[in-house]
Amino acid sequence: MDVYIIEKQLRNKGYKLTEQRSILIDILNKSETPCTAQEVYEAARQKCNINFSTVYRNLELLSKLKIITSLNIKQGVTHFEIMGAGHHHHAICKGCGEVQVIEICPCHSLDSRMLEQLGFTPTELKFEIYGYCSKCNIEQNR
Amino acid sequence: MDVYIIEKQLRNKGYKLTEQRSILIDILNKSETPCTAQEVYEAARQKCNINFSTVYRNLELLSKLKIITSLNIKQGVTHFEIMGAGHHHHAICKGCGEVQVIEICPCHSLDSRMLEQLGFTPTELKFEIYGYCSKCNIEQNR
DNA sequence: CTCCGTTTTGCAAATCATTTGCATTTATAT
DNA sequence: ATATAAATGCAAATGATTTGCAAAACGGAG
Repeated sequence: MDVYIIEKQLRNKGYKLTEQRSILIDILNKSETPCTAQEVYEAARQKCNINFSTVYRNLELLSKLKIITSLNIKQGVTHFEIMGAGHHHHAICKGCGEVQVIEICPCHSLDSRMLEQLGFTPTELKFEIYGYCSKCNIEQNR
Repeated sequence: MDVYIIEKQLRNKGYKLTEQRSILIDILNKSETPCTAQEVYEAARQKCNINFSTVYRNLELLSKLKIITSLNIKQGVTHFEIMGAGHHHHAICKGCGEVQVIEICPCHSLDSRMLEQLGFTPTELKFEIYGYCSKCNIEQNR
């Protein structure tokens, strides 16, 4: 994903391109898996002076602009992920919490007429598989 | 769902059947949609003297025993739902937050070989559709 | 039916993620 | 270079959830 496009998009809408902001975007963009605010913050502070509230405010802004999405994968913490990295879903390990990106997608086979009958207009689908990753598979005895 | 079975299950495992506990089970059992701890607490205090920590401790216990499941449908709050009410998924309205139970299920068409290749052993699938319910559909302009 | 040991509860305080108010700093158009 | 709106840092607030501890309630044994 090209960060330049995102940055231009921000400027066009009148948002400023601060050092913190572009570092945050870069971190989210490079990450292979969804990040928590905590993780983004840890990574960002290595590169610049930054405050937690700045992280949160930017995550909110980027979500609003649909540059990133938030995921409620795990109770208590929100994960964030760059959009436009292609449509995909997640496999979440109940042992170590690792989040894998998976290409399996149920959306094709979705019968949208059933939703229409409910008067429901879908905008997003989330499909998550919980289980044990290869590492945790062995110690599944809990 | 028969509450008696759940209660027997608790006793068999050495847990006591307190007034609070059986009221909580009853509330969760009767609810058509997933509840938050807050909602369960509100409903329970109409019927008995109860404290928030009791609610949380019991929600945790019931989850551990797989009598209920927790859902991370909405950021910031956990929802709880009786299990064995049949396999189903949810449609969550982004307008009012209403959670509808839907019978659409992608699980049949899931190609589990793809997961095996990843060394991932699935235990649960979650499939959630976000969008706008019939009431909120009109004011979707936000 | 009462007593005892164990489990639960209530209460208050702690924790953790996230949000907010406000004064100060910074990015950008001119 | 300068003005100004937007963004940041800091500290304090909020809201959900958790925890320690003493008191109360459950369920089995006598």
